[in-house]
Amino acid sequence: MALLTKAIKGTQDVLPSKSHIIQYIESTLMEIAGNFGFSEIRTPVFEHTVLFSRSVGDTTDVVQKEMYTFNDKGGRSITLRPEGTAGAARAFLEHGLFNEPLPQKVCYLTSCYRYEKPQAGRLREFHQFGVECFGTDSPCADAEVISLGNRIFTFLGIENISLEINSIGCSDCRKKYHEALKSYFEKGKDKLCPTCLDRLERNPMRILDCKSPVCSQISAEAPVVLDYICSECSDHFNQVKDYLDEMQIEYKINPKIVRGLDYYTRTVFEFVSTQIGAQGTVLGGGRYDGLIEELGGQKTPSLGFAMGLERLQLQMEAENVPVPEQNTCEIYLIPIGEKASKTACSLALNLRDKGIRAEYDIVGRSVKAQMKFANKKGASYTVVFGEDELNSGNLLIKNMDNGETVSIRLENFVERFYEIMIEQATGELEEMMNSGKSDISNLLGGQ
RNA sequence: GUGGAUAUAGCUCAGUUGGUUAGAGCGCCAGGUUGUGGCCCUGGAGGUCGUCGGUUCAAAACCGAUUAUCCACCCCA
Repeated sequence: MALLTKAIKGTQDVLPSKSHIIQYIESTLMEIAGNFGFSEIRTPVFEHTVLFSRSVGDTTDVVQKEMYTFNDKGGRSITLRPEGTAGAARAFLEHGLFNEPLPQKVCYLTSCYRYEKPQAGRLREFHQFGVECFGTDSPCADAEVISLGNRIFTFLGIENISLEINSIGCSDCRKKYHEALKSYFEKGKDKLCPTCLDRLERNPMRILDCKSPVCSQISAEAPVVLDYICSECSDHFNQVKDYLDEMQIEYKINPKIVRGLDYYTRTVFEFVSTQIGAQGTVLGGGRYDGLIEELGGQKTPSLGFAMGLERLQLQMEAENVPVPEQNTCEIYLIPIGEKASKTACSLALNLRDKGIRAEYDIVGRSVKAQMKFANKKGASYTVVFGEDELNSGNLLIKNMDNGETVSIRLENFVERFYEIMIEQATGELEEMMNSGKSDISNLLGGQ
């Protein structure tokens, strides 16, 4: 088939048979964030380019080679957001949210855009869930945000993801650490790979992250950030750990976590998987105590995280995490003849008024074909009716699971069917309670 | 941007050392006696074999280029 065009490289369609999964994930995330006191913020997909170059950082890969930047017809340089924090921070400042009681806790679901070569867990258009907590430097906030991330995974039933934390200190600590690193790597300079040689000047911390065998061997003995952070930063980090211990959240200290965005300070963390390919960071975040000032505001210590929804979904698939089933048709009406067909369309409307998912044939198929169709749709009930039934007023609804039929009068069809659906639902609820699987979260998740 | 693998029907894939009209399973549509699904049976639709060029009497197959997809590097969520 010669298609005119296909979806753009690195983009994905969510098809009707799968959309319930992402709907479930998104509503669950927002629900949990709300539970933690975060409110949704929505910001535009595009911003002035300078917002990102300033906050994410001029020298980062994201800004240097991955942004979708263009001039609009008025000659303004515009960029599709490569991440969510900058926009939220801009809105926080622009609308004076710093005058509201602090901290301001916001969350969002957004699409993000980065011009990269696609691979497993990496797309050019991808989706993030993120939270930001503006206006607190307390380690308690760090722990709360991390615990929110942790809560998400446990709530969804994901087990094989581990939390790694680190502190990269404040800007003073980092200056000292960079120097220490530089002088350390200078010694093995001739053995480093070309990219790391470049990093040595620009950002020596990145060398720690290099996967080339030689570089990682050299960096094994390299100075560790935690030995170079000042006493304030060190205290802060220790307290974060204490809070996490108090909440019984397991973590591993990974001194090699180096976030690639310039705004991070002090606490940084990642929730990592080994099951979804090379891009294993499902959730990443940290503190950015200097960002708000960088954007022209007053000093406002803050922090947040972002989670890759496609990666989250990959992980859920890898672990076979159960997801509530897609809503299916509750009753499929099968009219015979024109008169019945007209009755069907108004009857369906009345059922829908009651919140019942009702459908009927709109292509003119035979009764048999309609039954097949209803079956494939997963309809719970069908009802076939023509002249005879309309005259007698008795309609026979058929339970598609067991084939049993029940007669319902036409004049109170909607009310009776509604009652049947309620009975069925309470039956399922009792069954769930008796089976010991009852958890309020399952019920909520099923909505 | 660099590297590796792959490209045949809507999906998953066969297709011998180049040789008639390119196949299967699943899915889709229609039948299997008046108006009842799932199982089974029958039939049908659907492919310029990713694209362009080359070798050859002959190419889905061999060669070259190009594009796309997947995976990895880089970097991030």
